[in-house]
Amino acid sequence: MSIEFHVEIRRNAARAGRLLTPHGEIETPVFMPVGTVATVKAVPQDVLEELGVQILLGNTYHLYLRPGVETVRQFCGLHGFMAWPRAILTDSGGFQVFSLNDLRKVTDEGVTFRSHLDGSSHFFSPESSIAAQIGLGADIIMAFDECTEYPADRSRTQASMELTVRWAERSKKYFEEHKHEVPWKKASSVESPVSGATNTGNWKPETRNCNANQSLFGIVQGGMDLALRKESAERTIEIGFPGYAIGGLSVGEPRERTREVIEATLEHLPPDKPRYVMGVGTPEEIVEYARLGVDMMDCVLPTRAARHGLLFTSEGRISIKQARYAQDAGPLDPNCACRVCRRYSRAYLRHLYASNEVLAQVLNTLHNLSFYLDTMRRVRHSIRLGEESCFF
RNA sequence: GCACAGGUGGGUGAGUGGUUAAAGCCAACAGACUGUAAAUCUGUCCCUCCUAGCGAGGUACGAAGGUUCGAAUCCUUCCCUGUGCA
Repeated sequence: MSIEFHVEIRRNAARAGRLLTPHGEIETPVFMPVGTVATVKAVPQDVLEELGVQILLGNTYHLYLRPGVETVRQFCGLHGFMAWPRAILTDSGGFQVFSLNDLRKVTDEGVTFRSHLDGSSHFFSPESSIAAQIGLGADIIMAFDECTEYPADRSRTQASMELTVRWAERSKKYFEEHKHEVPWKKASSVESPVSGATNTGNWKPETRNCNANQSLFGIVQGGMDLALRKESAERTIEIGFPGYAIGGLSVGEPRERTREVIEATLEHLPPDKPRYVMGVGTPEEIVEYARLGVDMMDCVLPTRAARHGLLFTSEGRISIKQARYAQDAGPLDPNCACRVCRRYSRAYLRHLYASNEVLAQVLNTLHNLSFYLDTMRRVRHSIRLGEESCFF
């Protein structure tokens, strides 16, 4: 068994449930912070735990380039390498097919990338992506897909969707043949994963269930075309995965389209499997998508925006760099109980930002992540208690 | 007092006779950011006016004069700053 997913409460289209992974239990709907290169930028892992992060993301493409899959494997995978005991999900590198537009070439076989680090050439295929993801050892790994650009005409969207379906089949096939190679299992039979070093300092990863496997999720594409989304969902389900993602969104389309596509696509996904919308969204959007029945979401927005001085609060958005906050003694968000809002003034946060201090990034990110996690906590609470609230 | 070297827009600092209201950088101000090529990127940044435009005026490269069709750029005098010598 890899993961277990139980929908416990339904409220209209929304669901609250539990996702059991080899590295702990996740309450859904869940927001997953993005830690592309094995770090949620500016936040140490122990603080992430205190904030209540249940699962975070890593990126196969970035970690493959640096430090390299072999290095991570020697640490029993990402959990050991980055000293993170809870669940991890790795993206396949499919998104880089989209975002590294000028540095790649796509064929049916796979994608040739030019490294953004040093310009060197690398080839990614469904097989190599899954091989890398097995080496990285995340609890949930993603099929190698092509994130269709926006706008794209119907024939282009269809071709792209079909490529993703073919890649999904290959991803699954490779995964089934190699999933036993996940580094946790080797670790249980070997005394020390790295000669002369027992993992990472004093920290030891705990694999809750050493017999468990990773889980491979499929990804639905199809651009903004609802019929293609339906077809993509059906064909992906036919291949069979323990969870399904909706990809190819937030690529420049109007927000209303994003919502439409999510709502329409969810209808075609199995009700008893986790549904993951990749790469969304704003605080308002993640609430809305949870209401539609999405179980998992991830987004760089809270962390990136924080580093750029944009903070999400219960009263809207604050650009902490603005001169108007220079003398503001109040907390960032009077309704937020996070450690930043409890302790520091807006004037201080603005000063840190203006001074280009690293603490600005730390505190801003802490707040935004707290805000997102709190928002999701309240969403779960609303679903479970059936309370009338601002969310439901 | 003498000899050099200099004085440019909020700061630095290019430009040394003609697309120069004056590069670049910094500061300031505003905006963007959604499976992270992102501590990034974009815009504004002398004043006034409007039909808001590679728009119209005005003012501006220490000061005042001068040369020239045309000067931040050349000449004269003065003021100021730095260094050296007395």
